[in-house]
Amino acid sequence: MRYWLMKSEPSDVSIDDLASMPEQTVAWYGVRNYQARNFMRDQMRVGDQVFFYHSSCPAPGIAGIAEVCKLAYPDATQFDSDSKYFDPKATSQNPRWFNVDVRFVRKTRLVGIKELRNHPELAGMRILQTGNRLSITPVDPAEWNFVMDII
DNA sequence: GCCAACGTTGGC
DNA sequence: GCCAACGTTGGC
Repeated sequence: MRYWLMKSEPSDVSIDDLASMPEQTVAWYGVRNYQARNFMRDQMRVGDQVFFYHSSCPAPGIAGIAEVCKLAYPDATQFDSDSKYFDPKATSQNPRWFNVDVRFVRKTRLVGIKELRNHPELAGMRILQTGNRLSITPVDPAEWNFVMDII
């Protein structure tokens, strides 16, 4: 079982939105970065644990816990010409983008990025590196456990 | 709104 | 396959 951190803009899907979805589950559609796609397609397994991170918002930080509940499958929005995630180069025979489904586990207190930065134990987290723009990053078990202890 | 960092695109 | 231009991300 692996640990991940997944960013979402709360104006798009917040942790509260996730909690009120049918089955408390959402498809993690719209990822258009190959590295992030590869994490979902090649490495994520059902049961993997996820920090749900609010980004691009007044209070960025970890807002809750989720888990992977469905293996990666083709992202439907790549085929939808009305979607902003439409990709004309993708075909159903040869899909380019994939997503997993993620299920709500619980809300946590908001652990802000500033607080995360204050812990030397977490200095290696991808999310804290300058210029990091990956929306999905692996989390070391030690880092995961450390955060769980201060949450 | 600014801007640093970085990924992608496309001409050559 | 290089690399400049461009677009996007995301904290501040």
